[in-house]
Amino acid sequence: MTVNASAKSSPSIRDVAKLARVSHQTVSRVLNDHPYIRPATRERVLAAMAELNYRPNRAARTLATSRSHTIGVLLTASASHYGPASTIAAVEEAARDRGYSVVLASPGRVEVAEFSDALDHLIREGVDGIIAVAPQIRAAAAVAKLHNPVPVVMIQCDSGDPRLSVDNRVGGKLAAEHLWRLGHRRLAHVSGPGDWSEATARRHGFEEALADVGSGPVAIAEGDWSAESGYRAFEHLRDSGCTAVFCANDQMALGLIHAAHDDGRRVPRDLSIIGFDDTPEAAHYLPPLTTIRQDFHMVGRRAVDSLLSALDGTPKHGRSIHPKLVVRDSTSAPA
Amino acid sequence: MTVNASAKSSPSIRDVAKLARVSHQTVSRVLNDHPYIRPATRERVLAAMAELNYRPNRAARTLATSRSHTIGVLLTASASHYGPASTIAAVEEAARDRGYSVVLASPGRVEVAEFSDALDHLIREGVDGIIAVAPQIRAAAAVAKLHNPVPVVMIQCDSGDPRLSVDNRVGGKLAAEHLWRLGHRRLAHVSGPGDWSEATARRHGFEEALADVGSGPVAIAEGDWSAESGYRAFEHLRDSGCTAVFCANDQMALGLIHAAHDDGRRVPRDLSIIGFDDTPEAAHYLPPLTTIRQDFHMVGRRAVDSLLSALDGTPKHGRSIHPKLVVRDSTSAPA
DNA sequence: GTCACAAATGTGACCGGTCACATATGACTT
DNA sequence: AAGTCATATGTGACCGGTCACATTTGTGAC
Repeated sequence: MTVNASAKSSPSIRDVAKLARVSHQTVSRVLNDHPYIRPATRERVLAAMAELNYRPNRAARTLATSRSHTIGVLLTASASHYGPASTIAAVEEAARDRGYSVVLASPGRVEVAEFSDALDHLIREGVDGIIAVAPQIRAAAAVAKLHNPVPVVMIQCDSGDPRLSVDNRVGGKLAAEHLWRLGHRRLAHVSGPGDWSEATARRHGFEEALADVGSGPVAIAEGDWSAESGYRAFEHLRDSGCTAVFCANDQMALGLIHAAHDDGRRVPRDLSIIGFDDTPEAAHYLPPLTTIRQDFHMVGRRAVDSLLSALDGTPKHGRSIHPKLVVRDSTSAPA
Repeated sequence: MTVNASAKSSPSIRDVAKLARVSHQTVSRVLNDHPYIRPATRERVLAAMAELNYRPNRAARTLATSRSHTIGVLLTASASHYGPASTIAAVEEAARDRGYSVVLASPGRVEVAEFSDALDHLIREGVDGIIAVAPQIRAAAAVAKLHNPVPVVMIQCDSGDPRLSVDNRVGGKLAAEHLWRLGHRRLAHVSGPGDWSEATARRHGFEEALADVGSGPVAIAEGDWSAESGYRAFEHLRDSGCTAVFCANDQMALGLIHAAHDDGRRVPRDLSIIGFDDTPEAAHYLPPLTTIRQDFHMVGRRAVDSLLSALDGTPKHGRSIHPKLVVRDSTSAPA
């Protein structure tokens, strides 16, 4: 008397084969949509699968094919920032559509060591490819240096591939042009951290646009993306005589508005402020924030496309993603 | 003439064994810190591993042990909300510390079908356990109904386990008590969506605290967590004669402040407003927001603890997580 | 009738670990 | 010297898929 196999762990391809009275290989073929299966046979196999509640074992397939159908996402400490969070949601969705799973790794701090640990973790995990949300220049460099056994796509780091990142330079330009057109001539900037490529791209775009009209920023303060740092940045701008400020993200703009307010200046009457990102809250700041909108969701989808096509060897093309100016009440003509 | 194995794919445990002149099993023992390995032997094996740049193959181990050392995280559409985003970062960190990987699945919409798809995806993936960030009551019910072959821990859904969720009821109480103590007697509430358990818990805590002093809310409006919905909620409160409002999260509080301002009311002079969460931006709203702080990070760590101990069969205990009142400028005594 | 060839299915090895079990070595009794 | 036991290592099967190859069946051409 043998113990019923189904009483033990989950059924295997052989159990299904036995029930459908075919060979295990035929079951495998049904599983993989191979041609040359008689419809009647396929039916029998499918029925057997259903009856046994069969679920293919990913590990076994991975072992045999050495393709895990898994992509790793490397996420820096900024996980709770609005941008990255919405990007990875898009990544997961796009990946699952294509039959891929997403495994996560988030290095605690922005240290090269932590970074390579996290990468290593993903590679050990057997991912087929990696999407690195590596907005810090150092981080991107670290990733690029480690020569990885799998393809790596870097996003939010102005990686050179214009499809994979909102064009931050253009965004900076839009901000400068908007303020200039309103009549402002003394413009300041609160930038993101110097080692974030998005921050430098936004800044450069801003400076270039000013240079084009023969001007330049009267002051630049560096923040760390947080509202708190935007608040503190005001110190550095107070005596610059600026009438308008471009903040590299919405949170810092919020902090700056707060500081300006504490200093007795009204926005936009005494000081125009423009942000970047267009977070869902920006429309409800006081005053509602003029900002540059970017499409994080698109970035995530594009990243998956790009990675999977690198895996399949079928290169894909697409246009770069342009940010958009959204005018609200925090900017106006100077008094 | 045989092709050098190293030229092909990555080295296996047998390659290491050959180089170290031991059996493959000995290598396996070194890998798993088994006792009864002579130090000299261990050295030789480790050296061989280093030389070959050996990396254990997770799929093979998973296949042999039927433990994937992977936990799935089920994340609802709310991924870009501040809370969930910081929670999963904590989950990943805690999991990696324990040698587990995290795979993600985020159902696009809050539909039972999408939910069970996502769960199924994770189970197929071979996860050892699942952490479901399932704040919607419907979602939680859906997860609970599907009888899963692996343990599932639900967080942010007041699952009954007080260790795994900030005590939202207490948070609601704190808000009510703060406003009452300031002298407010006509209190309103902007709640989260009715089918989120956190929303109802906050609301109930608020109502209970008022009932304790023989009162009750003069108006309740339901929002969807967004600042936009907070703005719209003002409509429903305008004529209630309320002097203070408890908003179920900071974003809605922001929207409400905006609406109040548009209606010519000053905060807190004409209307006190208190939020919930203490997002990093809340301190920089105008006025800076009084709110209830909760520790998302802790929730994430606890969830992993709880899941892994369920897997190991070693139950863990811990105190429930209490939220904290943070007083800023958006609340004051009524005029 | 048989040969050729496509369609449909079966056979056993293999991926890279772990498991259960067998075996070899040394130290310590008796 | 033989027996016992802990220590240290080796052997081959196995997990559940896929792969390369072999085999059987059906169909039309000659």
